[in-house]
Amino acid sequence: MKPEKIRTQLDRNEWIDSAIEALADEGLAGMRVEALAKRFGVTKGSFYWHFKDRQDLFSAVLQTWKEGRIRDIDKQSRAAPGKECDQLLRIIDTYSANRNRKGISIELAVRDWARRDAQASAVVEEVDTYRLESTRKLFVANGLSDIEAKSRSLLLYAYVFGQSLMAYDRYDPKIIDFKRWIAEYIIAKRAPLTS
Amino acid sequence: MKPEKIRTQLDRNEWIDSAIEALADEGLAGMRVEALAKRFGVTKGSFYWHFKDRQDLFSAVLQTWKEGRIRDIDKQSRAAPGKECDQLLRIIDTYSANRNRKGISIELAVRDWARRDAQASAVVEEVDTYRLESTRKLFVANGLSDIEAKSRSLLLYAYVFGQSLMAYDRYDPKIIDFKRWIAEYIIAKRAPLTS
DNA sequence: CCTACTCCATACCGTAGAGTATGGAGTAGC
DNA sequence: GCTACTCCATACTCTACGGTATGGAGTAGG
Repeated sequence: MKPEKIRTQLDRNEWIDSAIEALADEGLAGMRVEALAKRFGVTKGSFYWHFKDRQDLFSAVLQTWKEGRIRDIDKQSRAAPGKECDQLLRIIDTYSANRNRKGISIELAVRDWARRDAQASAVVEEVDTYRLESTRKLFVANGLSDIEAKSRSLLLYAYVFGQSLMAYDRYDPKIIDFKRWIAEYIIAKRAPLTS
Repeated sequence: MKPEKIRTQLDRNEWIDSAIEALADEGLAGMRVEALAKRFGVTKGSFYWHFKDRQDLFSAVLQTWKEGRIRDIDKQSRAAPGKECDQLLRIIDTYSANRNRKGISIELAVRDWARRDAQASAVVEEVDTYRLESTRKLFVANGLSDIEAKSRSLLLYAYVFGQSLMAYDRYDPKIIDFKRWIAEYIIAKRAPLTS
């Protein structure tokens, strides 16, 4: 019935996806109407058909990002009983890996955005709360007390985000070993302190 | 000889300081020539007397920031023997504290800047290397192995920077306790792992 | 066919901001 | 008191971008 269109009609979601690409590459300043239109080879006349204004796009981007994050978190938090450690390690690895560069770029761009925009800030807060709660449960299932589980959740996410905005390439070639050590240190059950 | 001038002549450093203020408040996009001029009640004619162009200001801002950071790190790393733990705790506290909001804002703005600018990236890399090396020595003086000292240094700074871009206010009112727990966990001498 | 609707192009306005050219007020040196 | 230098104002150009108004090509339905 519907033959594949050569020149696909654009819909809202394609604009949003493209905007998220631009956000990852150039930050908030990259989400310009005309710049996005150029990516599709159209003019902004198209944009203003699908969106009321630029703010409308911003809200849609934040909403789309939030929903995607929450889906990912839900997926990540499904751990087989007894396998919580593996799951936590996998989460750290996800945010540290090179294969997830784009996701991390978006993450950092949204967070920078959130520092000056209340709407973005609210979305980040939702996502962070959801993430912290998710890993908290994993730590609890792993036998930690509530306060310690919450603390470690905060440490885990602060570490992965912070690590992604540091420049440590020149620090030591064995960074990979340090990352491994840190991941295990954050997750490990440990004996009481000696001091 | 020199009576205090009512309308002080502007020099390069005042422009740079003001630009850093703008950078903290509005990010890279805040360092606009005319916007900065308005802060002083002058026009951009003055700016282009002191700077070749906008890029000239950017370079100067990065240089000034780098030198300031290195001075701070040198100051922080002077610990009385046996007091290394206190010094490490103080460092974490410095980056977590509300009284240092401005410094943290600059830190994050420069790091966001560094993601798209090679010059900024190089400066951040220098500063990070210097910081990591500084705390590494403190950990070594505290009796840790080299690999563990390097790992903990990375964890420490990644944590403080990451924590400053998360939104955890709604997570739990006892955040202060979690931060305390984390700081001690990062620094603490500990017994071997149980697992 | 005719109509109505969808999606985009074109042309336009207004504003912001980088950079330049030039002049002019003030000051220092001689 | 003349000159030269420093520092800034004014006025201009050029570009980029947000937003609007309008028309027009294509398509679906009757």
